[in-house]
Amino acid sequence: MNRQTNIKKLPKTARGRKTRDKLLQAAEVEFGSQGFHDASVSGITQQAGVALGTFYNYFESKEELYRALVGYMSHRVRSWIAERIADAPDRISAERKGLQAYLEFVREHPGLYRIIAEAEFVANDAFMEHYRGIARAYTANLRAAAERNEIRDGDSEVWSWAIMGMMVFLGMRYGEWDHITDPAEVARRASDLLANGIAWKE
Amino acid sequence: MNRQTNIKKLPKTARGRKTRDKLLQAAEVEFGSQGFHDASVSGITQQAGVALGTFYNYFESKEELYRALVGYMSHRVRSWIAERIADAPDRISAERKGLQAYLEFVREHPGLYRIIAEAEFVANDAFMEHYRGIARAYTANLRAAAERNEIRDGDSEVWSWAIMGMMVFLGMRYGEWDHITDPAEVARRASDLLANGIAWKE
DNA sequence: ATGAAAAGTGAATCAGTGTTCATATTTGAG
DNA sequence: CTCAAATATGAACACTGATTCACTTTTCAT
Repeated sequence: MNRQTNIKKLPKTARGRKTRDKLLQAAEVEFGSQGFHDASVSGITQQAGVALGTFYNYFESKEELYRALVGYMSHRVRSWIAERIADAPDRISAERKGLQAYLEFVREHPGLYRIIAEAEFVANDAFMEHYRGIARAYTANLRAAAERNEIRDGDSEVWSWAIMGMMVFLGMRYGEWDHITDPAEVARRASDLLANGIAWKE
Repeated sequence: MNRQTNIKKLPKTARGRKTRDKLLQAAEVEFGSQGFHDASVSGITQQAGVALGTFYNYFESKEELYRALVGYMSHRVRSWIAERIADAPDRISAERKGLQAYLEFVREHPGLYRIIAEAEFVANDAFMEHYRGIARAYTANLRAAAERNEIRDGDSEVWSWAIMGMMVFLGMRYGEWDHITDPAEVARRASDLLANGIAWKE
């Protein structure tokens, strides 16, 4: 049930680690293109070039594989973005660069985006942990930026979830569905909204 | 394939209309609690109190039923919110009231929220139409409000998608997962963010 | 080198369910 | 009232794919 369960099955030899990895990579392709229910375990083992039975040496079930995959991809998006905002001079630049990086990531990995979204129904605990983890980091970043007076004070948790929602939906609209609009431009306009709000000033 | 297909199957007698309606209502319960794949057509017909074969007099497939259901529920959320923001004096109040109404809706209809989200994978066209429809209306509202100088000018389409994302994620976090935090309070804090942004002023 | 543990194999099992169809019943216009 | 059209029925069909298992092959610590 919990994350520790699969430790029982962690491979103990080099060959085992390699095989488990091949299965994960194949799962990324299969789940990403077919979705959870239409992807088949046998399809995944074929793609990985191993026998059907081998699968169950590494994962208790199709679902547990999905869970593992979500963790893997969650990690990838987060580090992708983290790398690209590391040099941002302030929080608002970080938001703009972060969104742009996210849009680019979605365009390059449409399958990965889909997998995380579908996790809400297939591996809800992994899904919740994905967003909760991001929200925790976000909340901390917003608080720190508020201390530095880069942004004003507010309910950091509500703000975190609101900003995540913005990013996910802009990713869907301008990353997944639309490959033409310039990500930098979208990021600029969204970060203007985020920084200044919609209210008429003065 | 398209929305017109089911016209072929629209019932022609009073009994037929009643039966179709029972099936839709049963589907709402079953899909809402089990999800698309775990809900069964036979479960739906049982819940509706009709024979299995009857189902196929009204819907070509389980999937077509889902599509019809998404349209039905999309309509319900939108009118629920529309009713509750009708008396808002300006756009920013409308945003706050709209979010609060959405949170309340999600709390009262957790199944309906789930159905729309899962539609992304089960009936993608219906899913896209749901959000595109909302985005169109949103964009028009934002433009009109900008003309009245209630809000400033900006890229209304990007803003629409950003705001929808905020609402959906806040609905997930404070409507679906958390039934305790006061929706009015969340709405107030989020609409402050939306109105004024996060930037440090002065 | 060697043998116990680890990893690999794929045919067979098993369970579920979406859809069809031949037939029975009900409806409502004329 | 009558009968053709509409609706209802549920057993049978068709197909899929997750998981198991008895067995073979490979690895690696000793």
